[in-house]
Parts: sequence; structure tokens; C-alpha cells
Amino acid sequence: MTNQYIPQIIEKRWQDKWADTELYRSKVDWSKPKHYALTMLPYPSGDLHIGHWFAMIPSDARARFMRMRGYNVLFPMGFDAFGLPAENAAVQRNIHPARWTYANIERMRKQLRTMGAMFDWKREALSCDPSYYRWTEWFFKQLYLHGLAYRGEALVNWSETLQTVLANEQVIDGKDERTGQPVIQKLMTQWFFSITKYADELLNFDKLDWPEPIKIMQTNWIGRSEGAKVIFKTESGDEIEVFTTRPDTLWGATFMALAPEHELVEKITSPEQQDAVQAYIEQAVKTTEIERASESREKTGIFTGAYAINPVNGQRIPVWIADYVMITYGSGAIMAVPAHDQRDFDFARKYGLKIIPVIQPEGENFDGDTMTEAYVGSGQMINSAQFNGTACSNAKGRKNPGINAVIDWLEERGIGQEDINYRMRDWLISRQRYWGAPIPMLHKEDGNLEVVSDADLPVLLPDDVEFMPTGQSPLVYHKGFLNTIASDGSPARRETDTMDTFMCSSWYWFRYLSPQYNAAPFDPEEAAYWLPVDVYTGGAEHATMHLLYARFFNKVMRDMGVFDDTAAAMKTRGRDPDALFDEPMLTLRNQGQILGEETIGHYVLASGRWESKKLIADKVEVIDRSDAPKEFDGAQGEIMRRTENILQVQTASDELTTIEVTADAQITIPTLGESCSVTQLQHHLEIQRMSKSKGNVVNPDEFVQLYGSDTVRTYLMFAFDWQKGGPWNSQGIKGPQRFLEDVWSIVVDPAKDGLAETEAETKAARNLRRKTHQTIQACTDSLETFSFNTYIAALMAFRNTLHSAKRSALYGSPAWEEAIETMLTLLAPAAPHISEELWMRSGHQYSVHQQVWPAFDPEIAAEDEISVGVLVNGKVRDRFTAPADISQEDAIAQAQDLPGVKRHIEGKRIVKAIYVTGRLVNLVAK
RNA sequence: GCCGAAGUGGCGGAACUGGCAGACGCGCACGACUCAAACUCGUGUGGAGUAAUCCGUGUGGGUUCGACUCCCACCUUCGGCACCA
Repeated sequence: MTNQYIPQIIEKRWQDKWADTELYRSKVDWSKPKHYALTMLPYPSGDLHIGHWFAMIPSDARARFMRMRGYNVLFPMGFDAFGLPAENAAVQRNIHPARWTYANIERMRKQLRTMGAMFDWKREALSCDPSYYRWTEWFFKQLYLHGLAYRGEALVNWSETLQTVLANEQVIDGKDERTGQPVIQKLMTQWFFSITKYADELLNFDKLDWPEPIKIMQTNWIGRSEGAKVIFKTESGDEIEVFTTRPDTLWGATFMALAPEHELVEKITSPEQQDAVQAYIEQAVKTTEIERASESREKTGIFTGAYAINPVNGQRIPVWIADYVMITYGSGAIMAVPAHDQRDFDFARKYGLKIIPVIQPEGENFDGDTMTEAYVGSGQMINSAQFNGTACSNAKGRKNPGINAVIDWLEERGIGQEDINYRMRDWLISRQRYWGAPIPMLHKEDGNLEVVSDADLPVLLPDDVEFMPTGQSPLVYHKGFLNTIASDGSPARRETDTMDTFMCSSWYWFRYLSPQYNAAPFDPEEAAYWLPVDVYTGGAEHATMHLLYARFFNKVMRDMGVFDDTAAAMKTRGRDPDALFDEPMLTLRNQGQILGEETIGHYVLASGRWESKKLIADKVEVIDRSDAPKEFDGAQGEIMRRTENILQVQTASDELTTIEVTADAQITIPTLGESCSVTQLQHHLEIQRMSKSKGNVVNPDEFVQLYGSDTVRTYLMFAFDWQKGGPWNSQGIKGPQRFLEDVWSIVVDPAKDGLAETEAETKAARNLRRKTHQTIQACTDSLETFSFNTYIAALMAFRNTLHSAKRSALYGSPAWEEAIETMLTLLAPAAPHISEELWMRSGHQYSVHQQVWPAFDPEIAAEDEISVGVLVNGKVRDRFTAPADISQEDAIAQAQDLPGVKRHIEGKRIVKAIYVTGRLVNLVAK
């Protein structure tokens, strides 16, 4: 057994031992409290990158910490394996999506194992496996049978050229990124889930320990607004329903505006306006929703030629089409009140439409012709017939007296009624793609729909498919898949849409409970013990969609009775199931993103001939920046960008100079020698998200090979604020590397000149014990609050203490032994391999991971001497040490006696003296 | 554009509930070891100044005995915006 720390040897050995002894198998054990720790499952994109480690390692460390604190911990892993990239690979490289996906999963599994995480691989779940998507389909069916799945219309990115739907990420500047062909917004019939039915319940976060920003974002995403719906009739009798949050301003409605996609547009447009409207719609469909919703963008519209009657006063008002009205919100039509809505105001001014103020504060005298902006404040109703004089506050809905009165009146007259609208839309789950879970529906010849029977689930994706370069889903062409028969024997066509992958990831933590279970999505016996998820970790980029869908799904499952067996099983075990199925994950914490490393470009001296402002260089030399000559005949500076043989170099004057390197130029890079190629020149890389195309992806495997998994783990926890993330820096890893090597040598190497100390309570031993307990406290607090960097920092500081203690008489004393044992148990969650190895080497029983997290004693941790800073008028002037229990009077008296303080209070009067216990004295002198 | 967040030494970051800004580390400098380099060890390290001292947590204001922390306005960067996952 070597005394050298060689992570490459010990890590593999312990990983095997843990697997052999099933150290991380999580089994139901009702005698212990459970802890379900979940981290977002990865998409199998090909290689694990450092971002996956950053997400998973701290979660693993915390799961280990919980385990040491006596919990029976479940920490599973799987793959969210359906999705677009597999299909892109199929089109571009002619690989079947399944083959591509499973190969990636295999590779990533191996990489994941090198983490040394406590994943229980027996619980792995793959969303693209038929045994999994059988239940995804089953869930669809349940939602359908419970009236929560329906067909409706939604806008899609449509490529006329390819006759196919494009994902948002495939559309750049309104064009297909591959072909450059224009993309339009087209309405298409698709499947939806009625998430809006759960909107109000989703607004309730009472049971959740989730980050405040996430709750706010979800609340805003749902966007509940209270108001009224009112029916306007066109002169030809067509009804246009509008939703308004301001029924109190109905008398100020001077025009109506329909979304370009509104179904009435075609019908009500007058013959004279037909061509103009047609042309307008054609250009409007090219605009994305974000652009249309932008308030800074100039609003556009066109008159339909039709008029509607304002039901409250019989006024004849024009009906327009405007692109700031969204078909996806409300009814896709608005009543426009330019005097009191800025968007309507801008529109009215642009097109010369009437503006009638109907709310006016005390002391104002609004005139629609001269108003410069919409008035959105409180006031009294004017120009509103019998409502004139009614007060309108800033309150929303019924709480506003004006709105309240008007709604009552509308309801009495049957013109409108109170209504609530949500910004959130129903969940569109249809995807016109192959690589997703099939929607188990049949279209019968008579036009009716039929849901596939349970016995026929899952509807399998056919393997023998070919990807046409058109981009169309191959399911559409696959006769064997497409043609089937309905239950009555009549011919039927299968639904060719597949499901949104968010559907797969809306229930995966249930599948982890029993991935082989066949009778239901999950085994109620497992669920009764493990549910709900206690801690969920993942990126904040999932704030609204995934996390909202997950909550919705959980509530739907509850209401459909999917948890009934689980609740029954809980009861037989004496666990009260009440309210346990309202939310899927009780605690949520988000980590940030690891960005690419900033790299500095080569500093070059280039010489050749100038062509106006461009240098044609036949000689390029890379030099050290500090060796840069003051004057140089040519160009010098850092390479900021390089495209082929064109360099953009930042010169001393901070300008970019273009250098064209000739084909036969002599290029010298000191580390690589002479005659280098232009492609070996390194250019400056800014801090950006990692992506293959930018060439800034950090591969963790390299670092694991070089430093070992424990070092990479420790570094990732130490070097970043976990919630924030930040740019990767490969330099900083030296700190954690030295730290682990120090811990190793502290434990393994004999002390050079330490004396064995047996005497129990010398002052030095007391100090070491104090530090030991302070470290326990710091580590415990940090891990509880997900502050992984301060957890490691506390261990490093403890290392420093042990380092000097080792050279003192403390070495070998009981206090020393306690300290070492504590160090190894505290380190175990962060660096599981080295702590296991050292645990064994210091004569303990396998395994360190089955030890109890050390308890800290506040009395041992307490300082008996404190250092008090003394401030005069808020500025530090001196300090003194005192017993920790010094009284306020004594502290203030001592403070005034200090030489550094006297200097500053001389000739002044102390008007106030503040003592902050154990910290500082502030003297206010005048 | 809208919603959410962040901004602290050369760099990553720390700072309990408003209480001594810069813990812990990287880097750097000097010294020891070495023929030498690397490693390792020791010391120092926010900036300016010989010093007293002054300045300093994105910018500008405010509240307070005291502000990285609270309030107002602004700037920059990042995440999300419904078919990337």
C-alpha cells in the first residue's frame, strides 16, 4: 500500500466496492425517516459536460449529508431521452434516433459513474423506453378520459417550403435556420391539456419551500386578471366577445381591435378593405409573438371596414385589426379605450381614432384631443351616463367600486358578466415529430376519435422509419403505423403527433420508485414510503414551464385517483396521507450555469505590407505580452478573432486591426516551434454559455483523469456560488487539489517532530477541540442552506488548523484523534473516495458513509476571548481583546481608553456609545 | 418589450436579522529548499500615500450612530417568454 495519494487508483477501487456491497441501494425501511432527493435528469446529448457535474455533485453531497444524519435517502438518476436533437442527428447523419440516443445514454452512464455519486442505478428510468412511455401514453389517456385533454387550434412556426412545423430554436429572424426560407405563424389543430382549469390552485404556494423568484415568475406566468367579458355586436349582427379588466371604462371604448388570426376577420371585412386586410395579415403572420408583444415597437393595424355597436351607449365604433392583440390571450379581441390604455392610445394617435376620457382625477380637465398619454390612475367616472361621479380606485376587479358597479349593471342588463382571465394558456402537447411518446388516439373514418385500449398500450414507435430531408415526421408516411382498425373493426388512422417531452419529465420521479413495475406507473408500496420528493434541485431556467407542468400533473394525478392505492398503503403503515399529494416537490433549490472559460488570445507580432488599413502578413510571431516591443514595424496585439486566415488584432490604441496571413507565411508559436499553421493561433474567447459550436465546452473527463473525481467535486462546490454559477476557470482547481493532498498527508504521513500528548485538557487541546466543533457547526449550517462553497471553505480552514497542530505537541492526543475523525466524516459528502480510503487507513470500519454526522457542542465551540473593534463616528480606529462576557459598560469604558481612539475623541463630546455584543463599539463624538 | 435575478480586490468568492468589508482559495511578490526548474514550506498581498491618513462593495441620491445589506432612480450582464431541454 503506497503512501502516496493516487486518486486514479483509489477512486476506481471504492466505486467497485460500493457497487459490490450495494452501499447505495435505497430500500423502503419504515423504521427510518425517509428523504427523497431529486436532481433534474439530463437529456442524453452525447457527452456529460461540466454543467451536469455542477448540477449533480452538490446535490449528491447534500443527499450524502442527509444520509449521515440518519435519513434513508433515495437519490435516483435517469434520462429525459426523447427530443429534437436525436431527430436532427437522424436527418443530418442518417442515424436512427433510438440508436443515437441509446449510444449516448451508454456513454453518459459511464461518465456519471466516475462522479462517485450515490445514485441508485437499480432505479434508473429512461423516458424513451417503451416500458416508460407506455405510462406516458396511459397518463394522456387518463387526462383525455377525465376531460382534461382536448383538440384545439394553436399557432405554429410553419415552413411553406418544407410543409412542416419548425421548433422555435430552428427559426432565426423569421427564417428556417437550415434552408433560410421564410417561416410563418399558422393555426393548426393540436392536442392540449387544460392546465388553466388548475390555474387558481397553481397560484397557491403555501405548502412549498421554493425560491421566492420562482413563485413570482409562476404567478406572473399564470397572470390571473379579474374583469368582465362583454359582447359587442357588429352592424351585421356578428358577436365579438371581449375580455376587459376595466369595464369601468366601457364608455371610452372608441374602437375595437381583433387579432389578425381572429375567426371573424374574413367575415366582417368589407369588400373595399379586402385587399388591404389580406396584405396586412400576410405580413403580420411573419412576426413572432415576442416582437408583437413588445411595447416599444410601433403598433400596426388596418381598418376592416366594419363597425360595431358599443352595448353601453349604442355608439358606432370602427373594428380594426391590430397585431398587438394576441389570439392566444382572452378572446383574441379587445375593446380599445385609448384614453386609459397606453397601447390603445398609441394606436389611436397613429391612426387618428377618437379618444374619449372617462376617468378623471380631482382637478384635471382631460380633453381627448390634447392628451399626451393614457391616464391609468384613479379618479371619478365622466362621460359615462348614469355612472358619472362614481369613484374608481387603483384596485383590481370587484374591489374597485367603479368596476364593481359597472359589472353589476352589465349583468343585470345581460350585456356582460364578471370574468377571470389568465395569461397562461392551455398546455399544447402535440409535436409533429417522430422521436416522442405517441399520442394513443385513433381517428375513425366517421370523423370520431377513439382512445387506444389499455391492452394495446403502448402504441410503439415503429423502428423501420426513414427520415426524409423534408423535415416531416416519418410517422406520417409509415403505412404500418398509420393504418389500423378501431374497436368496432372499422378502419382508422393513428394520431401521428407525438407528445411534448415536458410530458415525459412531468412524472419521472414517480417512475424512479419502481422502474420495472408493470401494473401501474409506480408501485404504491414504494410511493407510500418515499413520496413526496423532499428536495428538488435544478436550473432556474425551468422556473415556469417544467416546474409548472410538474405541479399541474401532480394535482391532476391526485384528482384522477392515481394516488388512491398509495394513500391506502400509507394508512396501513400509520402514515397520514392527508395533503401529501398536493405538490410534487416540497423544497426546491436552483443552481446557476457554468459558462465557458475566458481564454486570452495569442499576442502576436505580424509583419508584411500594408494594403490601406489591412496588413498582409508573411511573418507572424507569438510572443509574451510583457516582451512586446515599444515600436514595431508591422502590427502587434492580442488576437481577438480569427476567421480562416484573417486575424482581428487588438492594438495598443484599443482598435481592431485586420491582418491577412498569407498562405506561405512563417508562423512561430514558442511552445509549438516554427512553421505553425494559422489554425494553431489562439484567439480571445469571451465568457459565454458552453456550446460545441463555440468550442468552449469543458469536458469533465479530462479533469477527472488529471486530478481525480474528488478534486473535481470539491472544486465545483468550492469555486462558485452554487445559485449563481459562473465562468469555468481551470487554474483554480489547484486549491482543492492541494487541500485533498494536505488532508491525505495529515492523516497518512507520520509527524516529523510531533510529541505524543496524552494530557487531556491543555489550552492547545481546548483550542483544537473548539476549532473542531466550530467546523462541525459551519459545515452543518452550510450544507443545510445549500452553501456548498462555505462548506468546503470551513474544511479548508480546518485543514490549516490541523496542519499546524500536527507540528505541535497535540499530535496523537485524543483531541487530535477526534479532530481527524471529524475531518474525515465532514469531508465524506464532498470527497467520498479519499475520505473512505483514509477512514480505512486510520483503522476504522467500512464505511465512512455509514457513519453518523458529528454533532457539535456549542459550549466547546464558544470563544472565551473576543476581539472588539472600536469605531469613532463609524470608522475603525482601534481594537481590544476582552473576555467574551464583557459588559456593555466595561466595553465602552475600555474603548474610550484606547490610544487610537483617544486621538479621535479629544476635545469632542461623546453623544452616543453603542456596544454590539461581541463585535464592536461605536462612539459618536461631536 | 415583459417577467425574474446578479453586479464586492488582478480572479473565484465570503459577510448571521443593518454592526470591524474582503473568510476560504487562485494568482502574484519575496524568502527557504534545489546546480537549476517544478513541487513543497514560510511571509506578505484591496487601492493611493514615507507616514498620519484618505478612498473603496456597478452609478447617482436618500434613511441611519452605523448600509454590500433598507428605500428611490439609473446602467450593465445573465435566465425565461409557451416546439431546445
